[in-house]
Amino acid sequence: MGSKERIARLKDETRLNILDAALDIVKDEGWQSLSMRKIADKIEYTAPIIYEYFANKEGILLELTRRGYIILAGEVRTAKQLHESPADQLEAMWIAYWNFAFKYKELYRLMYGVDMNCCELKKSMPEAELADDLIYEVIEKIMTVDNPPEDLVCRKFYTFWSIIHGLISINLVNKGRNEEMNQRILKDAIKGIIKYIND
Amino acid sequence: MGSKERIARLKDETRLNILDAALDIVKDEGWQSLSMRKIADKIEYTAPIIYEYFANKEGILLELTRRGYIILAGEVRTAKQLHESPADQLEAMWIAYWNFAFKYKELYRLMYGVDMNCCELKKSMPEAELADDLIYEVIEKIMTVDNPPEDLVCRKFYTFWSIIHGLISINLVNKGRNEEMNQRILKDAIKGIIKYIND
DNA sequence: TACATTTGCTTAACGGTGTTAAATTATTTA
DNA sequence: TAAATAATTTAACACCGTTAAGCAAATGTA
Repeated sequence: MGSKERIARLKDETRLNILDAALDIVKDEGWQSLSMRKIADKIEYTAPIIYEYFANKEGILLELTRRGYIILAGEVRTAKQLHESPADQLEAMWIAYWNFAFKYKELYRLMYGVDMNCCELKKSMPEAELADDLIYEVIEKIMTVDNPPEDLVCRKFYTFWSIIHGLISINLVNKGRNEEMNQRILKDAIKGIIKYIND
Repeated sequence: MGSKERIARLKDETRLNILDAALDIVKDEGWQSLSMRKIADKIEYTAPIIYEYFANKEGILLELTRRGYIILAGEVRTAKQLHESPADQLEAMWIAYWNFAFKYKELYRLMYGVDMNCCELKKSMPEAELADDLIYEVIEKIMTVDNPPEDLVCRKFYTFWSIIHGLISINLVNKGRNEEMNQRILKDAIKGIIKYIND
């Protein structure tokens, strides 16, 4: 009977509806306030039927993560295809990566574990800049230019911070990896950027 | 009466106990499973007592964050003091930053919003490497060495990834900042690393 | 058509969460 | 000793993820 297929198609559709509803809620209210009951509300069912489509809440997150990786790969691939030389390709691919992160903020957060519990109040925390200021100061001293413009120092600082914070984050979420390689990347990067500071 | 001070001292002590208990729980079970009742259990009180010392759960997290920043600043400062030349200082300071992140993993996670909801299952997700592989491939092609050793390519890849992921993370948690500066940092970094790829 | 079975979905419930208000106990003051 | 105040707990609310039981409609079978 064809009705079997029709029903199967409907089931697939509600599966998609669940994922879409979840993403919608997250876009509006953030990952913290995503709940099974809210998803159920949005798809006009009650919470328990979600468990017919996903093992649990984590199952939904996992599927969204998976889709995120697939979208990302797609964008990186098309970026590559638009160029010929490997250098141009590489640049375009990383820019595609960057753009993906902001086009699909919520997915990126989920994929790479970037999330802030309490963000607003953290801006009014003077202690947050203590270490930054110390480093800032030294960067200024290193620069051979006299009175380097503020935004130049700022850019150098952010470049440093990005690479080190990035390396740390990757290690914190992926647990360990290769300790020796990390040290080499870290030291290489620091030396490299210090040299590049007066480019 | 001196008892006033004694009582005040006791109150300060339980305040510290609350913070310590929270951190202990997080060290053992992660941020996700930190609860007011667990903290209360650990300090041998009931949950509502905590609200005499902190406005709410976020208040506890905020105070721990604050302490994290203070510790970090301390470690960076002493690292600086151990060297004379600004270049040596800068290197030592970033290494201190790095070491802080791993010595106080939980605090770092809290301070910079690095947390993974579902980490174990994510390892067995082949889609997670689709984009990585594409980029890997191109990096290999760029390298002038014939048959570059695996771990060298890997290091280059991680260097790229770190700086871009770091920059993205910082922007995702700090919301925006300077869009134009970001683009410059991004492009500079990419160009710089591509050049540095064949150092 | 009449009955039995399966399916789709909901209601109810369990143990957990953050948080608040009321009740209770202990301590200090008069 | 009685009254007032402080310290602490119990009870409750609304929410959470999740599971089991119940119900009602659709389906299969005689």
